[in-house]
Amino acid sequence: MPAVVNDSTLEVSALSELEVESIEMFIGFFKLIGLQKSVGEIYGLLFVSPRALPMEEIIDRLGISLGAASQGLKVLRSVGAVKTVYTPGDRRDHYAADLELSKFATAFIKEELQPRLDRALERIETMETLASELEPSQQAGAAERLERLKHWLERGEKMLPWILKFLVK
Amino acid sequence: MPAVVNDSTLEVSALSELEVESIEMFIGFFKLIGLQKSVGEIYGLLFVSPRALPMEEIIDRLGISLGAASQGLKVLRSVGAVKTVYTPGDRRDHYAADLELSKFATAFIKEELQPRLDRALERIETMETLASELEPSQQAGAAERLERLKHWLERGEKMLPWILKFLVK
DNA sequence: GATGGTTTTCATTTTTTATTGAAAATCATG
DNA sequence: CATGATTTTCAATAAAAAATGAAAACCATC
Repeated sequence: MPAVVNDSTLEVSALSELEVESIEMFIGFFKLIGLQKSVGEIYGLLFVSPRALPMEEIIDRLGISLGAASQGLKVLRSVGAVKTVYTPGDRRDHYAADLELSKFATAFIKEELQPRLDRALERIETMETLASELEPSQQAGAAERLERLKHWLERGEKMLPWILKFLVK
Repeated sequence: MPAVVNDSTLEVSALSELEVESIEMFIGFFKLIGLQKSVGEIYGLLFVSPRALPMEEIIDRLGISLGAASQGLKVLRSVGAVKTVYTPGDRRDHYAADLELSKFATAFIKEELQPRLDRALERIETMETLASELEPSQQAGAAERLERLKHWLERGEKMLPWILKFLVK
């Protein structure tokens, strides 16, 4: 019989109610902008943590895998939602939530919405050419639809900078 | 050898380039707001169609199943993106795209974003209570984070009506 | 520059989500 | 009001997305 208990069986403190609320909330928001559950979990935990946490602790407390934690933190760093904090006497990185919430919305708009609008406007150019090759009786209708779509997309594009400004202020 | 060819082998016209462009574009947009591929396909096809199409034709041209077509049309009708058109001499419903594009954004905001913001603000109430039960040294930090989050969410909520107005105008 | 703690990567597995199509329900028409 | 065409539903299946964890890479320290 072993006299020494293996480290991996060390008790890990369960999530507090506060942490669970935070995690659930951010899972919901993040899913909305296309980020997976594990990313929301990590940010939710860090958001209410009074200190920066090393990856190992994030893994243990959330019960997620090494890979999910590493990748989740990578995503969060890439949008500036999490930053690493230097901790004297510890080789590990420690991660803290950046509280500038607007970064999520900003990242979503710049990385998802804006490119898709741009791409759609390109497609409309193509479609306008294709529509002009339809039989004459159908050209007018197609042109009108494309015009409406283009108008609406351009309106959306004009709105984005305004939204960004409002969010960041 | 059968003298008569079975109906199910009837030639179905392939999608035109114009249709493909439209379909790809709407698949992209719809995915962004959480709607599945088949819904985007149906709307993309109807958007460039000069006439209303019966479900059977949608199924044949897109090569999707009966169930996907029925469910997709249901979703599109529920957000007002597609309407049924009466066609004399045909028992089948015929479906046409509603060209009021703002309906998608409106539906997304009202059905996804707004409820999630409301729910988040409720959660913050709960979290504020839970934070007040933390050990005193941690209360101030937690309170500040929650305050920031609340402030930001309220700002977002105030923005939504403005966005809606701008989109619908 | 070797060691070993830490992090990243990525092929595999699991989970989640979307699609299918047969059966049930609906519904206009004779 | 019975028939058969049309549409909806939903359990089963397929496809897509996310999570896992072992191996590779990295990197501070001795």
